[in-house]
Amino acid sequence: MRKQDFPADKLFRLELFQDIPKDKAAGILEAGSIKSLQKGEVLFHQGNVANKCFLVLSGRLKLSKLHEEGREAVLRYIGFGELAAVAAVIKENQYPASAKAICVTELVVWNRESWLRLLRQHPQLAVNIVGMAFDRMEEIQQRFLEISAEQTERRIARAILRIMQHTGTRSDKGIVIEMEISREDLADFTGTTHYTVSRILSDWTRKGWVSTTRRQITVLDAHSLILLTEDPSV
Amino acid sequence: MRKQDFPADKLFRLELFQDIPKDKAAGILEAGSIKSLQKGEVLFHQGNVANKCFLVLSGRLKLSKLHEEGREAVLRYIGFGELAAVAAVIKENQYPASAKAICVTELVVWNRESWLRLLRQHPQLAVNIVGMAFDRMEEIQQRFLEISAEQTERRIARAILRIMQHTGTRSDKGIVIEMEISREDLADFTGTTHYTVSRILSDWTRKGWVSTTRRQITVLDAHSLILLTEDPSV
DNA sequence: CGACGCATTGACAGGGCTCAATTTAAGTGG
DNA sequence: CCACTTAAATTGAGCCCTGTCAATGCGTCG
Repeated sequence: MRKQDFPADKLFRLELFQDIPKDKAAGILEAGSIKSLQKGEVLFHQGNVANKCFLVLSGRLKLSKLHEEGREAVLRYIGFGELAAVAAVIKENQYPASAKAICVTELVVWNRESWLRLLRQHPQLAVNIVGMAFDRMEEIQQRFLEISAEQTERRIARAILRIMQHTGTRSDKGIVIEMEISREDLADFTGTTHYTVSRILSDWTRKGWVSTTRRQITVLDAHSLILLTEDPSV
Repeated sequence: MRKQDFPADKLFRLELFQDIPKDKAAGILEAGSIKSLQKGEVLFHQGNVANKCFLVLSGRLKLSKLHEEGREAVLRYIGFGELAAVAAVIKENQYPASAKAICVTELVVWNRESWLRLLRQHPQLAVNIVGMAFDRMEEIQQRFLEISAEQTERRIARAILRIMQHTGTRSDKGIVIEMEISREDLADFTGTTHYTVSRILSDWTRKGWVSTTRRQITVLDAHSLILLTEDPSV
């Protein structure tokens, strides 16, 4: 992809560029370079010093933290228009998470120096980033509450609905989750094991709520899943 | 407390004021007003629109999210020099958490208008806030990993060590955690129940690792607790 | 076609939650 | 200062959810 191929009309409407004139936003984009990742490729490893930050143009990253004994917690999935590793660059910290492409993914990359310069040149950029950071914070706090307070089945229902809202597409058979996600990924996202995820999805399949193939999930009855997340008695 | 009573020397060394000249920092403080809370008093309720933000001068707040069915998850405790409700003010969002004073607490309060004006006047302030937000984010992400991957006893050990580092004071009998914290609070902090916390603290008391009175904990053998958080076999 | 990774399912055990009953400590008001 | 009230903490019994382990099935790709 060349820079001219930016889907400019979509990009300039991002929260990142809110209240920033188009020409300035274009300058911000110009300051970065383009990078492509293959499916499964690692963008950065947890513990490495963060000297770059990223904007996803297409594809998707999985941001996760690794636990000593092999376990992994998925913090979030990062799709079009979202940033990765922003704040760490400002703090010159080690970045405390790993990012891996779950499909072919294209990014804008800025190095630390240009990023800091951009922030100084465009104060509104810093304000927008605070806003985006707040959204991330709210999301992880909400999931922290859920994992503290709720049973596994409900958490899995929430996870599927959440992912569905981001990447689901209607088809005649139901809402297909385009993004490839394994049982293991779902388990790491909800703080359980792939055994439990498998059991619950099998159960839902028997009930006709979802249908699954190898790494794809189709939601047939979203309403039942929503009930599951709402009904206190379940 | 009057504004003149600010412990200026300590305040101006806060991360909030990093790379901001003293006179400007003083101006920022001047733009806010002082508020006092009694123990147990609620500063703001989850769901209310955030039109103020806060800096803790003394005392401590408990920031938590409430779950429909009565459960509560403690997101963090907010002590001297830390901010509350900052980002929500920028986004004009409802604030998604509640804050309650756990002891007599004094704060600086800014309303939204002055806060936004300050951010525009002092771009470095925005940068510092991004940095602070990043620290909060890292902390909650770490705890998200722990609650996903670790057993209850280890999480409780981590919680006590963490709180000890913030508010512990040495005495001849061990490290006393000054901050009053009930079993219930610890349970809400670690995503378990006060029954389990009580059982584990009793166990540690039998082992001579801690001693507890009603709402106070003294750590007698921090090393054993640290081992508990590190040893994979436990 | 074989090999590998992902997914499923059963059996089993145990950690931790729930419920219930006490005990202990801290206020409170006479 | 003591009885009384109330909230916090402790402890036991029981059980259920869910993690662990093991075996098998199934898709995909070289």
